Amino acid sequence: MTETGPDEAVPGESFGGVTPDAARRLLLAAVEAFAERGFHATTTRDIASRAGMSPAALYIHYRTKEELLYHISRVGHERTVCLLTAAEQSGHSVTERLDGAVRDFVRWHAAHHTTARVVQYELAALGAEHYAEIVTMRRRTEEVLRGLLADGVSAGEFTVPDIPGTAVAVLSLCIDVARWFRTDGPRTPEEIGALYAALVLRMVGGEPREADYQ
Amino acid sequence: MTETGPDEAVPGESFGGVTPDAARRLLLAAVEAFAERGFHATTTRDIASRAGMSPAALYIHYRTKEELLYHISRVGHERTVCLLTAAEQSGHSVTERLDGAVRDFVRWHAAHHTTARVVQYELAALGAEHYAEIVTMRRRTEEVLRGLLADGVSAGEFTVPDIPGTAVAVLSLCIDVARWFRTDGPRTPEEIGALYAALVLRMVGGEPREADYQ
DNA sequence: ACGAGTACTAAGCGTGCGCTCAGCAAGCGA
DNA sequence: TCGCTTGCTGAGCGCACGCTTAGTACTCGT
Repeated sequence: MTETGPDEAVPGESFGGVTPDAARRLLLAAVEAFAERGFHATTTRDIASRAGMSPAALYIHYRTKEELLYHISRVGHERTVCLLTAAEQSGHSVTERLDGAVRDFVRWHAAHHTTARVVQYELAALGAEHYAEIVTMRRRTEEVLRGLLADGVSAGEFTVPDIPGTAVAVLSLCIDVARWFRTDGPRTPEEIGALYAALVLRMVGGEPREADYQ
Repeated sequence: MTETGPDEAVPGESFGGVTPDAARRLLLAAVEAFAERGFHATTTRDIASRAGMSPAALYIHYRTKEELLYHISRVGHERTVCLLTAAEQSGHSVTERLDGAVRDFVRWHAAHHTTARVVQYELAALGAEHYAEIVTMRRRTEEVLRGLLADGVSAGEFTVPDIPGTAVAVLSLCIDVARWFRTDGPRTPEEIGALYAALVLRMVGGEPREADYQ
């Protein structure tokens, strides 16, 4: 489990299972290029040359440039939904569950900020059908968070007058980490995860564990 | 002052001073198109036809497509810096100043979400020189917010262990409103401004005015 | 040894892009 | 009345894009 290193040392962690090797290399090259320039400003020639191949090689493994984006988006969304549901189903108090959810979610967005940037900010370039599928997964993400907030209110641990609005705000906060995070910045993904978990617990009127929030 | 209406009723409010008329129409058309599809997916033909003109007309008023984006970005950033500094210099308590700053900033990003989306999320498409200029204005925004947090801590009204980190988080929260806000959604820009102001006051360990936080 | 299948490349097709240019109609001072 | 300026259009240049096609080297079962 090297996924929490200070750098994006294992950028393909989520794509490790993709075969054949050339298909994975193309996927990683696309992530890099899309994150750097955006989908529409990236050329298929750029992706192929980053993967050390000719432009035509791309079309052996993927039918279109959009399909590459779709694969990246799907794997990324599966990963984030997975992170959140895991935190939701861990057996501690609601405060600890929300703390863990935000911490892991933010840490992933920082550690894999290149992938996360594509996953979170290039949605609009998807085709209509793929877009609809991804939006469904995003709704699931929001539902998990709303459920956590509602549980916290029921348990008397949180005070949240507007649960849907607060859920959107919390997701905004966490997702946006992918936009501004730089590997050479002053904070590690762990530190940002801890900071954001504390901030979110304050937002929901919980009791932050001040030990973590120096 | 109709800028706070429920819809983006005055989308060109910030561009009202632009002359001649055709230049303003092109600017508004570009805002619409960039917000909808993104800079790179927008064609100059699209912009021109939205403004009711031929493609060549664009180049009478602007030297390149990028210059259109630069104008939009500049005016938008000037407006947001202006909003923040106005709130910073109002004469009330730090709590009220931060409350007002977040409220106005968020309200603008919701009410003018089309412009704000371009201003906040299409930066990467700017040329190197224009980009550098805009980044300077964004640094100013961050400084104002950091100043407010520091003042609040000095005055004993806030508890903020990590001022730079919290400032980034607050800005993320507010800016991201432009990404998800829909005019036909359940909330008005005022309501979102009030909700976010309350959430931010909680984040900084202040005393939210619960009357506003319904 | 050899034919089939796989993974790839060199070359390039057709399209639509950003942008240009010659020309025209309207407004206007002299 | 005339020539100059302003604001615009129709046509289109040159280029780079997404993607295709024909062909090649290599692997492998038999």
